[in-house]
Amino acid sequence: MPSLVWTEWRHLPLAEEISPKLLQEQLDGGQSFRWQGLPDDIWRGVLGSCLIEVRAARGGLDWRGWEKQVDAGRMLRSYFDAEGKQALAVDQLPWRSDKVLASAIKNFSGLRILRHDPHETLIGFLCSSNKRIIQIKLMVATLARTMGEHIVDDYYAMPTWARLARATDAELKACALGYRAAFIRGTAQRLEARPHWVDEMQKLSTTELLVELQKLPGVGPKVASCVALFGFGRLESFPVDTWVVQALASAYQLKRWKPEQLAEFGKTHFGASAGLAQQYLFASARAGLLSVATDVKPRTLKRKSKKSPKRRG
DNA sequence: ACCCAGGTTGTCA
DNA sequence: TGACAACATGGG
Repeated sequence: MPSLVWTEWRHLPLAEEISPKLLQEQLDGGQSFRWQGLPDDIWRGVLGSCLIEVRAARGGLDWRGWEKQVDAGRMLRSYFDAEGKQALAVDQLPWRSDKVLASAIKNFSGLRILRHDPHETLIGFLCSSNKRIIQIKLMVATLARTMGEHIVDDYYAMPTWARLARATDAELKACALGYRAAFIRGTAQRLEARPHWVDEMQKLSTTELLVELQKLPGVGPKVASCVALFGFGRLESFPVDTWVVQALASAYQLKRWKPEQLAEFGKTHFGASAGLAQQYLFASARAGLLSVATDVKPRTLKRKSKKSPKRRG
């Protein structure tokens, strides 16, 4: 069995500086579920079949990989948008006329959308419903360890759809997926018969892409939006999750708006870079940094009901 | 014991 | 269409 020997640390220049705090938000803030934090602000993760460590450094990132792998550097340049293409996209957001957005951008200045692998993104967000990020990370890690190709030590690639399609009930059960196991299996059975689905879907318009993704079991509007944004790099895609619902309700006075309506609001208000706006709002909301206009705290409004089941009518 | 979690699906009216 | 509960599992 090969042993884990790291390459020397190398430098990856980025168009913009990145701080340790920002790196943490990007790698562990719900875009990817594959990174683990180590001491000294180092992050270790598996991308595709590459095992990688990164840390913030002046002018960009320092990184190293398992010595027996190649091409990781090229992938990282894309992954972190080394050319800085997203800077323009951020500038195109309506922050000049939107103080809430301006504040959110300032909170996490330099935050970018990772260019993640569509396949891995889909698996991750198929696991995401009704789960915290930490739990999603655990499910994804277990899927890899159970059915993914071994890389080195305790590191594994994500399983292929073909492998997932023929996973036994026991294997899926061991991954603690709960009811999401049927999502994974169902989608796997569809996609194993469609090996070029990424290339095919990349050709679609974003609207068409969202429709196509939602034909897969376990993929609704929110998961599709995340896959389009993080996996296919569609910066206009605007995922509406519980945090965004709360953020828009409080900071934008959009109480009682349904997710579908909020998605439409995001699309029209934030425009071609709506996904980036979403990520700033999401991060700010999670950090408790959004100016909550007086009220709106749904959880405090909920009172426990009596023992009889709730009815409405 | 109870509530909630980067939602989706099935099932009622 | 549109609202709502069920869905498995783990942590606070």
